[in-house]
Amino acid sequence: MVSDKTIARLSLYRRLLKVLEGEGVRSVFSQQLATMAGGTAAQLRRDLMEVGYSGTPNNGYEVARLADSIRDFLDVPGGQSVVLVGVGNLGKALLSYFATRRSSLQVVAAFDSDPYKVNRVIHGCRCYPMDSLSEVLKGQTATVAVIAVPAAGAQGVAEALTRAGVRGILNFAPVRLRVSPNVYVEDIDMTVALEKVAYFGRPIAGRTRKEPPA
Amino acid sequence: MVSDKTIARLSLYRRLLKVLEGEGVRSVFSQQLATMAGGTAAQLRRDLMEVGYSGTPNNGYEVARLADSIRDFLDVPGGQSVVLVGVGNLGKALLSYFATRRSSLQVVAAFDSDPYKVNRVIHGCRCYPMDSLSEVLKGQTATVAVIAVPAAGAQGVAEALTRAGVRGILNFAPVRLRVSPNVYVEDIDMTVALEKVAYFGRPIAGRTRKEPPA
DNA sequence: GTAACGCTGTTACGCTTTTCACAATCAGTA
DNA sequence: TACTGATTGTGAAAAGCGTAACAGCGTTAC
Ligand SMILES: NC(=O)c1ccc[n+]([C@@H]2O[C@H](COP(=O)([O-])OP(=O)(O)OC[C@H]3O[C@@H](n4cnc5c(N)ncnc54)[C@H](O)[C@@H]3O)[C@@H](O)[C@H]2O)c1
Ligand SMILES: NC(=O)c1ccc[n+]([C@@H]2O[C@H](COP(=O)([O-])OP(=O)(O)OC[C@H]3O[C@@H](n4cnc5c(N)ncnc54)[C@H](O)[C@@H]3O)[C@@H](O)[C@H]2O)c1
Repeated sequence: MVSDKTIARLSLYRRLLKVLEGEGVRSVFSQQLATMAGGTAAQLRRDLMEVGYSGTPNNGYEVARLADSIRDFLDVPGGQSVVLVGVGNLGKALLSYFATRRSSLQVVAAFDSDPYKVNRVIHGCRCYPMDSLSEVLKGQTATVAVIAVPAAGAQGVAEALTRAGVRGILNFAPVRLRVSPNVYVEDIDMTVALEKVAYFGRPIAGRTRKEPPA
Repeated sequence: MVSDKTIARLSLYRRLLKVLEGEGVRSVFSQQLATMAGGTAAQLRRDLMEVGYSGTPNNGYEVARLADSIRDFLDVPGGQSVVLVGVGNLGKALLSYFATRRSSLQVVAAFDSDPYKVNRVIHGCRCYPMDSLSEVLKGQTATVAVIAVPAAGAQGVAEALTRAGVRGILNFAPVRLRVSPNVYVEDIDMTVALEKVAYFGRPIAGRTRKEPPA
């Protein structure tokens, strides 16, 4: 079983490779790519062991082929559909960002309990009422969801999502979700992140540390 | 030196304690609090060793006093000022969220390069032009900053912030910032987070893992 | 009063993740 | 061809982190 830290870095490597590809770079050394990713060359090579693509000594990695290998490793062939629940301040920002991106992940639907938002199209994505969640998800076979509702509603939304077959949840609400163990939950807790930054960046002493992997 | 993982959990514990306090709960056992935080009792007790507050056997922890102890440990006495750079879709959502919160961290100013946003007040926070950054920061002695500008501008903004004395940066741009080693940077990379969820939540096999600490 | 119970603080252990180090490999060169 | 110099893949060591276990202590029951 491959570590989730490695998965996160592979995703980052791929994005950096795409940038290099756009710049016309053909090949790259582990040292260069690792520096861009904020890691070490050894770690990058170790991560790449998982995907099975081998570079050549003295030539490094072929940018396009390595990006393809990571894609084959990370993405599911037909792509995956993503749904967003909670079209508030944060939800709208997320839609504006992810709706435009072209990738294997595609945001296909948004949901909100507010009747004023239902049936509107926001950043190219239609907003459905909550009670149509299971119906819409069945049609889309979405396995990934983003939760951007207030804390009070998050647990209920998570349960509805898992009932509808969602297997992975990106949760922005400041609550730890109680879900079945075969559902993967990733929390993004901005308040905690900001307090961490404040602690290590505090003015007085606060001996600084190396930036940890996000 | 205390681990950044521990700092993150302490911040989470404190938030949970505040909820309990609001519910009128007087004391709590490590087992209960740990479950709320998504961790184990042993880990919670280990974390609490750092803050120096001791519970009593058979009575657990006094909610209010433990919260105070964590506050004394995490916060700097006079509070800390936070500035936000980049008042776009995400920046506005962040302002709406953090500007209202009452805590030791207070968002005192926002900055943007867009002249249409400058001098407007957004969610109670005034937006300044970029060239007044060092001046405003000197007056506020802000040590913490949030970067929510597009990737292309992030490195330049980070350099301007560090020149102005910022010691901690919460970075939402999908770029690894190159900064002086005595500046703490925390990256929140939502694209990577979403791809991680997609990977572990992929429909076919994907044996699921325990949720890792965010 | 005292024995039994339950929870905490802390030390020791084990696992996960990162780093180190080096043999194997390949291009260039004379 | 044989040699040099640089880079990769990977086993082994190190570090970091979480988990388990247990001694100590306060509380309760009788
Ligand atoms: N910058 C930010 O906005 C920010 C930062 C950190 C954390 N968060 C967290 O993200 C979440 C959303 O924040 P926000 O600022 O967008 O809030 P918001 O109030 O602007 O939006 C919440 C949206 O969710 C909808 N909603 C509420 N309950 C629902 C339910 N049970 N089912 C479906 N939809 C429901 C509301 O109609 C609203 O549109 C919150 O949990 C918040 O704590 C937000
Ligand atoms: N949901 C999201 O919006 C989302 C999700 C993931 C990542 N991000 C990242 O967050 C950042 C901001 O996203 P956004 O959606 O708010 O973008 P946006 O385009 O809506 O807003 C960017 C803002 O930054 C300002 N700006 C641009 N260059 C600047 C500079 N050099 N100095 C100061 N201000 C500058 C612009 O005027 C604009 O107001 C981006 O790096 C994006 O990749 C956003």
